[in-house]
Amino acid sequence: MQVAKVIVDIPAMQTNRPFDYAIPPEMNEKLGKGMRVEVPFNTRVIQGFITDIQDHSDFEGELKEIIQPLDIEPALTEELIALGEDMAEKIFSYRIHCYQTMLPTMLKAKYDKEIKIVDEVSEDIFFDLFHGKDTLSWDEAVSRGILPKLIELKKNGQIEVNFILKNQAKSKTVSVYHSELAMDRLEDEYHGLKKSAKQQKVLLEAILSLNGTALTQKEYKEMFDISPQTIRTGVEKGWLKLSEREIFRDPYKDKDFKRTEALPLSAEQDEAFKKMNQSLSEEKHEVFLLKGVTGSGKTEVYLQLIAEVLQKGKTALMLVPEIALTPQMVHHFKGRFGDRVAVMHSALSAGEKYDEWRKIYNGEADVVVGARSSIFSPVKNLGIIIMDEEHESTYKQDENPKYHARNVAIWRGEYHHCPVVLGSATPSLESRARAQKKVYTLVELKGRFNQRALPEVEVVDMREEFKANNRSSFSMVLQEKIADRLTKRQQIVLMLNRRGYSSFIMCRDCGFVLECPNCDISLTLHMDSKTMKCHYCGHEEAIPHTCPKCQGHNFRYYGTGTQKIEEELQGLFPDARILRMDVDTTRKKGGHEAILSAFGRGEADILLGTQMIAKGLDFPNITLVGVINADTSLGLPDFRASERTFQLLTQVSGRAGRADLPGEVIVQSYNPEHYAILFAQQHNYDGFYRTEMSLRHKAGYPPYYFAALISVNNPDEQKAQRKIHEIHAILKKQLSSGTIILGPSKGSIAKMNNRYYFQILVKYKHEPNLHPTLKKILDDSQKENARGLYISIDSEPVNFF
DNA sequence: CTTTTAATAAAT
DNA sequence: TTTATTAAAAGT
Repeated sequence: MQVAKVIVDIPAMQTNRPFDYAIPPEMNEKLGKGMRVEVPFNTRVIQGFITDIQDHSDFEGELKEIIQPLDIEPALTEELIALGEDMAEKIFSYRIHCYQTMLPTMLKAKYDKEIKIVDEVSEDIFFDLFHGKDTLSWDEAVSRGILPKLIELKKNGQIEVNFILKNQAKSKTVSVYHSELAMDRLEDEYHGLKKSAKQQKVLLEAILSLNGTALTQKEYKEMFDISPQTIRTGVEKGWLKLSEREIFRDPYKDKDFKRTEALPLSAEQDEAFKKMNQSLSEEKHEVFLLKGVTGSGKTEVYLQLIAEVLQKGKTALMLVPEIALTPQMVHHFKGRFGDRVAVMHSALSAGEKYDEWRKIYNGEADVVVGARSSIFSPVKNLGIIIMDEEHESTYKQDENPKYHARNVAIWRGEYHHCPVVLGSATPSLESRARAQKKVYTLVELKGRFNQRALPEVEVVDMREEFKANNRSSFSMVLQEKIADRLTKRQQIVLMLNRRGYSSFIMCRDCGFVLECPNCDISLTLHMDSKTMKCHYCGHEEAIPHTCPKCQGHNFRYYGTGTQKIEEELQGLFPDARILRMDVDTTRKKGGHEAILSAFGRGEADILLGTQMIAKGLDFPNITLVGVINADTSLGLPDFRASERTFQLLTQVSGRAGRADLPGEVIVQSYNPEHYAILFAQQHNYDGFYRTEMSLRHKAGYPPYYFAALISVNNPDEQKAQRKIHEIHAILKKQLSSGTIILGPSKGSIAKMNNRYYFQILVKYKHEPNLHPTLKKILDDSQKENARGLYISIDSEPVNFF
């Protein structure tokens, strides 16, 4: 008898292991590892993943049978099954969560409720409520408002409510026509035609030449100029048969990608290429840190490495921070490799994602370009994994499962014996330190393409501006430079560092600040909708006219949101054409790309936006980049604040002067002597690295220590606090003295969505006890979940809120 | 002693 | 996640 090991779709500690199921004889030999199946579990029918198939079971009770497979082919490869198992263990997650995140939404389990009559009911009920059928969908019952009437029936046991599993995966098909008749038979038909039947003659000629190939109506029209009406005649006469052809929704079908050829590499690029190509041809797993200044031509090196991989008949995985932000990346890859490229990112619809996924699965695409989650693409025979901008925090998922794409990339690289390339102009300290210790191989590109110099960066002390009575958000220097570029018809990019920063309103009379009723944070003013919004829970309310505390009418508007800056800028330069790019203006599908390409076409003089403009912007006419407030990100309660600021400034500086015009950067700051700002000004990564490393060393932070963040939340502040102290006591007892336990402290947002947050940060070097201890804490928390007490563990946290 | 409610173990 | 079982508390 065959037995399947199944991970069931219930995310809980007790179910986080395979359960054995008997494979019914008719499915024998047909089910495989990685397939999704429908299984009975406890009292319900749920989805599960087969992780293994064996010929016996150690389970002592009687095995239940698998109801049916939900796939014809496995959804997960053996590699992904193994990856999910390792990953769940490392990041304190459930295996089922890991498997679910590996798949496109369309393959994730959805359940419907159905009401079924199981015992005699009166005729009235049968016809009025159930419309003469014995089942009724839950949604319909809810929308018709008849649930109250069903309560009694349920009590009497006349009806029951069942969960049914929905398989949402639907491929799109088109109608195609082909012939199943033999050649000579068609020839006979051809000769038997009346003279007047010219169109039919054309059709038969076409059918003969197609030799059984199926075409759509559109294709018949295009290739042979045969109208749909003629095809219908063909079907009626039995020459043609209708069938369905599966098609892929191609999100880029309307776009034309100009084919590009490999560019000649500079000596430095070539050296880097050869170094990495070496481990490619040796099929050796090795992690490279490719550190190249902005504009050093990292992308071309990537492209040529991938070309090499394809040459060998292997596949490539290319990760970018958030591809929706970098349409130019897509152009690069589609341009070089055409249809062999599958693109995965959050802006695709569920159907489009599913189709791209299937393209990869079927081996019809051998290059995958995508954001974080595409690290789980079902590519077989991987030849290389490249992660661009490896320092970006978007590679870490901050919901469960809290994985870091970099770690997954390295795992897969090991599995496939292939190189992993981490590319960045400003590598994360973790990666840079690993290169130092020779865990990764450092490859550097120091020169810019065409020997172009890095732009001149000027730091403006905003305290001086304030003293000189300049109350505007723009320093005098920046205003002058903007005016200068406007007259020269050159383009300007202005960046507002809005991290941890927002506009709020305060009563001038009593100092009252409007806060979110659910979260411990002030509400942000949004001029487009004329409302006050909370960024954390979405709460929205009208802008108050009178102060709720003192009834005063004098509000002062604080902070500098992009909208407010835009107004100010427009006031200073009434004739300038300004494009604003922030969360509000880019929410719609394709919003980023629309704004960026409009700017690229020269439809605006100034592009004003938040950090998102720092990436994927590469237009030749930009000669001035201004950073309005460089240091708002420095004040955050996060040990990576300096690193983030440095990376951001370096990255945005790289946007200036990419073509024949030299670029200039103005950085406005209230801390102009801060080392992160100074090193960014000098384009001095190594200097920054050394300074920051010594600070991290003194303070005992990563990369010198590992870190784990344990966080607790509950609607009752007392309960949350009590629990975190309990955990603190356990950790104190279990962990060695060399380990540093910080906290308990309030979360950096102490209250969010009416829940209070408390956290502990554990810093350690060698702590074999930590993993089991944390696991135990998580296990024990299971029963408290029901009472709304949630514990979350984040190994190597990236964001501290 | 029965009924109601809360806690908890088990699910193949 | 859902449910069956058990234990404890409340009611009669």
